[in-house]
Amino acid sequence: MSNVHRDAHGRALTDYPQPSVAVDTAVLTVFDGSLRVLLAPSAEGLRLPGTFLHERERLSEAVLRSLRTKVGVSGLRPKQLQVFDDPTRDDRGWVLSVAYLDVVEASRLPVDGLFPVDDLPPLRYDHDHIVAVAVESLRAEYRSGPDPRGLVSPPFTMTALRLVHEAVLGERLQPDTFRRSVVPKLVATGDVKRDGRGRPGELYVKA
Amino acid sequence: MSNVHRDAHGRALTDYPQPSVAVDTAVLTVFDGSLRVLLAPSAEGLRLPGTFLHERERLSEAVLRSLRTKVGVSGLRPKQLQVFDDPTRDDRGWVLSVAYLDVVEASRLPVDGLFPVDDLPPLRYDHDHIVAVAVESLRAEYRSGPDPRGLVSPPFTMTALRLVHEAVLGERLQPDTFRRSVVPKLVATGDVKRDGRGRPGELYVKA
DNA sequence: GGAATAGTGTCTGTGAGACACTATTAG
DNA sequence: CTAATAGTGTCTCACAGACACTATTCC
Repeated sequence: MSNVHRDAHGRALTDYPQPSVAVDTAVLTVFDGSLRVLLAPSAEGLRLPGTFLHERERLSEAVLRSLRTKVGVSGLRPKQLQVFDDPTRDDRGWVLSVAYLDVVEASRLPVDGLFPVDDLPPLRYDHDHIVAVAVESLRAEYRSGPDPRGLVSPPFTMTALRLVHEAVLGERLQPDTFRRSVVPKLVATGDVKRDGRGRPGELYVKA
Repeated sequence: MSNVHRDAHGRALTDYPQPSVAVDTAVLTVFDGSLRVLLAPSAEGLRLPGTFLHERERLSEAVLRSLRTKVGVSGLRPKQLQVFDDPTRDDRGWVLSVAYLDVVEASRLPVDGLFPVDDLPPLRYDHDHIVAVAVESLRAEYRSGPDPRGLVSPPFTMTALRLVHEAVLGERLQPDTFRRSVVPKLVATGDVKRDGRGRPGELYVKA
């Protein structure tokens, strides 16, 4: 006797072939003025941190677990990108990879694992493709408002905020246009930052 | 002796637990002036057409196969939405579902399977959630340009085009504003459509 | 002519983008 | 003072939105 549910063809779930399912995460950050991705060494070259899914585990849980155990980082808000399903993408067998994006402050990441996204070394599997999708997704987020992923610790000056946006987007922004586009979504603390020459900048936090 | 690849822990791929993987597709169309989704009967109520993945099959292939065999429709351009991974979403066991959106002209679909997306009956699993995500995705597509999914067969009048956009978006559009927003992306054929009272409308095709 | 449908002229408001200007600090 | 950085005034351009008008057809 069995509790296994059988479908209209009399087949149980496990009568269908089951792929291995992995999660692979592009951890992006801004370091030294440029957008970078965290890569991990593996037997056959660099790769994104990832893991196979555990039994009945949520995908986002697997992402956080893999970041914790493989790179010693507590991830924040994994965002699902898409499934990569090329049957030949992994030479070990039939493996689907669910790609994720997460964003972590550079200070919490190992510096020697950070590579500029515009100048990547060769990666295992289709991980270069995952990085490209993750970068485009993050850039879209940063076009929609001020520092949506919290890469700048508040309170921050307008210049600090703009420099992070420039690093993420990979392009220069006009200071005046940028200011006017974000000011309505910020609140001034009233304090100023004096740390060198020139007029001190006002400090803001997100509204 | 074995050709099976083993990882750093000495485990083969199949030593990791493997979920069942299904695809479920929201087939959307415009019928009778409203946006509708194609539902299929099942033992326990209505559901989206879907299937389990076959061995080494591409997800988009599984989508097209399920539409062919379950509802007798040749799908067009399946677009991947996201993975639904709640471990309790399927009472038969551990099943991941990759949700897809496809769009098909209503004339090629069985009329009695079409349900307005704003007034859905109860659905199996989390399929109501998939429909909501699919509808939002399609609406975003239709906000970006004229009939990106080809629901109107060319050549078409401006009014026919606008009515389809209104049905997809679920809201009325101003005829003049709509015209000016799409005309740069269309080319006039020079022909006109005379089919009733009033000034005949010019016929367009997509640029 | 009148009703119906198609299409345009034009005004308003909004917002991006850019240039030039003013403001406040260190040295 | 000068150099450097922060912030604003203001002009232009493009475009969404809306109202009112003109245009072409059927009856």
